[in-house]
Amino acid sequence: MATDTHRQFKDRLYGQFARIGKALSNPHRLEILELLAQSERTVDSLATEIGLSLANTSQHLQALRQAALVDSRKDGLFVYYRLAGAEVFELSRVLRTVAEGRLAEFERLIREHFSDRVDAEAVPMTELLKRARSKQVVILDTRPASEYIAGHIAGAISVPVDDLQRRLQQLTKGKEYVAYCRGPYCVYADRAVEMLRAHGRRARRLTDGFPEWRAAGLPVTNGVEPGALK
Amino acid sequence: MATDTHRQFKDRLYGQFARIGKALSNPHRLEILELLAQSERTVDSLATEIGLSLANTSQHLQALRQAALVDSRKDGLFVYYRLAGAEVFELSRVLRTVAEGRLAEFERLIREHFSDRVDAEAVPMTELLKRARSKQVVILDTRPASEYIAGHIAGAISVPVDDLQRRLQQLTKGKEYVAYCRGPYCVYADRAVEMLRAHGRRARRLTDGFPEWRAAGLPVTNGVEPGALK
DNA sequence: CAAGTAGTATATTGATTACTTGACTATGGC
DNA sequence: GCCATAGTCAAGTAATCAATATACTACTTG
Repeated sequence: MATDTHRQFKDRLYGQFARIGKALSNPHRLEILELLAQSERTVDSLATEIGLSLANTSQHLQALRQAALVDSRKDGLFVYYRLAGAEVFELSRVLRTVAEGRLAEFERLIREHFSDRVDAEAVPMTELLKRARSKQVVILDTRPASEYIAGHIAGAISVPVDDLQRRLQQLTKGKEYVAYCRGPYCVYADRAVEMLRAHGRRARRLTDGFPEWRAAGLPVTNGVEPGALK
Repeated sequence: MATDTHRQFKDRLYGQFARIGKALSNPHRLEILELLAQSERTVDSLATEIGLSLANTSQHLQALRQAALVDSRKDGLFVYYRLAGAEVFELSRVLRTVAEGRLAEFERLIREHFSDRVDAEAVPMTELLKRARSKQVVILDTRPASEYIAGHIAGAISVPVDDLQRRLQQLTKGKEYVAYCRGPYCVYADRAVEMLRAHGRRARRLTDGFPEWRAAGLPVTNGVEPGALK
């Protein structure tokens, strides 16, 4: 009967959609996707950063690959995984937006953890873009250097948050600093702002992170900036 | 140690995101979301349409509510569920887009099932919008009447695909017909176009469905159109 | 080619999920 | 107040999932 065929088709159709949903149903896999939105990474470096075993990380990556959300390339001993496309970041961003807007518990968690973050002071992307040409504004990329090299906001200099302390004297007091990192819930930029202010610098964080900036089609660069500090 | 606190925060953060992902990880729940994108519905009507038991459907709806993707209201004996917001449709649409773009198997399934659908002939929303003012173009809503009443493309008339046969003579040959339904993978519009053409009418389907039209901010109406056919 | 490292495959464990069944609650009609 | 209907709840079962441990492959380096 025709309705049977139709049901069968629908089951297969939604079964395909659910493959994507299943890939998004695990916290660790979502964290992996956020890390891969910064730059491609090896299995081992993902495992270390997230705090999972190598085997477990590899399995999660297989799951993501079966949902076609990530691709990989092999280079010598290492297997580098990357997001399969810009839509994949878009997907995880929309998921995040829904969580932000709808989950009361999420709201509470954020308020609790970022009680000291003055959100009103965060710089939106549009504002930074306008003021980026000013020589007074210095954009700081507080992520690990490898992520900076893989891609960063045009004109930003790399100051991984762990190096900030010993590089403070290079960041003179006359300037105004805007720090960014991996995304709105990444704490690197918050820590950097805190440290800079403690040493008398004017500093604010960018509301969003690098992936959001790139997704908005704003200017990005990769490699090392010509005039970068060392 | 500080890193422990940080790990704990991240686990809770991604745990929250994963609540949304988990809700999207089941084919039946995705089908429910698509139906609710058309109009609010009772548990029973969802169960019947999808072919699940009442209890099972109720449980899926609980799962969706815990992820804050749906809301409900009680009216007499009936409990009506609806999408919790426009972002929820946006989410399921992006998920669909990713599946379309990335899953080879999905591609195959669609080609197999819609082998006869001439995609080149489907009308994009922009084109329909432009031509909608012409008295020559008649827009047909082929979904069940209740969904039409809950909201439809401005100016469309309700012709549920099951009623089309007996209402054919009301649809004169001189006009040009554009049929739409629930979305790009809904077959109602295809069936309507097929039937109309078999009876000598000029007919094409809209590429997308009503939820996409509404999400694009294009003109919609609810209730019954003033000049509608009966 | 031996040794070491990065990553994958497989088996096993306990936890979670989907679904069924039957009991239960809430509402409205008679 | 009694019955029927819509929906939820709770318990049980089979299937799936996440994680571990262990064995294995692939590649590099000496």
